[in-house]
Order: sequence, then C-alpha cells, then structure tokens
Amino acid sequence: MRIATWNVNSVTARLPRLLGWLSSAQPDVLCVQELKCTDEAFPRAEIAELGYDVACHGTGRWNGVAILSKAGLDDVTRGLTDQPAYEDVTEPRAIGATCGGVRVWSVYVPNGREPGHAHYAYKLRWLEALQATVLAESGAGRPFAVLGDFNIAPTDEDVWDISLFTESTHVTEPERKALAMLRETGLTDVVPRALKYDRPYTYWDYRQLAFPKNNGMRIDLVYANPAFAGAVSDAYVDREERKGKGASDHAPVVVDLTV
DNA sequence: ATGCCTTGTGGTACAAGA
Repeated sequence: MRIATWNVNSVTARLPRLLGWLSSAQPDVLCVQELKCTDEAFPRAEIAELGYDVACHGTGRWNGVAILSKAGLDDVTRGLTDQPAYEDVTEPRAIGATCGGVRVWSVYVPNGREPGHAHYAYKLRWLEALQATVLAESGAGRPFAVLGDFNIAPTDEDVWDISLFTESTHVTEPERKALAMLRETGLTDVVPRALKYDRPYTYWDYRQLAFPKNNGMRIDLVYANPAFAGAVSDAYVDREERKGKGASDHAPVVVDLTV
C-alpha cells in the first residue's frame, strides 16, 4: 500500500497538478492539507473519476484537510477530541479515516506565527489534543499514523540554516517537546529519503529562490505506530512536484507499506 | 533551468503562510 501526504496550498488552484500527480504516483491513500475551500467547493467529481473515495473537512479560505482513498474509507472522524478553538472558531485541521485496515489522520497543525503570539499558545494546545487522540487510537496491532503538515522541524538539521531561526516558530523547544511527547506514546518519525541533496526537505518558500537554493524545511511528517512503521518498505519526498509553474510550496511525502 | 511568491476574498488591497 502506498500512503502519501501533501499540503497542496489550495486544492482548487492545485487541481490540475493534483490530478496529474495522483495519476503518476498512484498512491492508494493521500492525506491532503490546506484545501482552502468549503466541502461544497471541493472538486470531488474530478478526483472520484480517478477512483478515489473522498472525505473532506473544509470551511472556506483557510485550512481544510481531506483523505483520498482507493483502499476503503471507513469510520471518518472530523476534528480531534476536545480540539481547541482559535478566536472562538474550531478550525478544520484534522480528519481521520480507516483505509484498508490502516488508521490514518490528515493534520494541518497551526502555524503559531511567532513565539509569544496567541496563535503559538494555540498551536501547543492543539498538539496536546492531537496527543490525546493518538493515545486513544494508536494502540493494539492496527497500523496507525498521523500524516500532515506539522509546522515543526524536528531537529536543527531539518532546516537549511538554523541560525536564521533564533526568533522563529517551528524550531522552539516547546514545539519539539510536543513531537517528543508523540514519540513517547509509541510513534516513530518515518523519515523519508531525499531524492536530491542530503536532507529530505518538504517545504520551500515561494520567495527568494528558496527552492533552487534548496533553502527548505522538513515540516511535513509521518508519525507512525509500530505496526505501521514496521511495514514501511520505502519513503521519499517527491521534490519533482515542487518544480515548475503552479506548484504548491510543499512537496508530497510518499510512504510504501508491505501491507 | 527548479528561477526572485501565492492564495482567496473582496474590492482596485489585504491577511496569512512558515
């Protein structure tokens, strides 16, 4: 089974590239983030034509997550248990489903904006809710993984120049502690191969030639329980999809499983 | 060339992204 995650930065703007990538990479399951559209506006028919069942969770111009599956799509859950709100809005940032016996969550962790900002505190609270959901669902022998845009670089090596991040989110100790807590519940960081250069970055800013300079970050992660991680036969970042006109600023992360 | 930001919304700019 091939399972992938991709922050598409608007599913409607990315639709031609999304359809092309689904056809060429042929994932059985794709976790999508940053839909930037309502469920009504989601391009369901075009994706269904490629053989995918769709479960989406979007409300409009910000956020939005989905799971596309050719392997079954059961027990869909929208939102985390006790998911915190931001400015009184519980945002569409998490959706779970069971696909061919594999439980997956597609998540778009809040950005945080800057340390000290209310959005940063919200990010940490949100990660606590994610941990509670993981604790409730990742046990037993069923393959389980949280895939998505975590907006956290797990180590200093996961950003192109750590010296530029002294005042920034994505690399702070509390954010990394939240990832460590997820690992302590039994999840493993499934680190993909880089297809070029030495680090498997998944995001490059649109500005300042970040992609040609490989000024990237690894923030799109796959956190898997032992049954999932033990079945991984390969994992890579499809950086080819970051090239050219009309690309998302994130590249897909692809994981192959023996199940 | 992988190439100097992109998106949706609302209105002829702006917030948000990380």
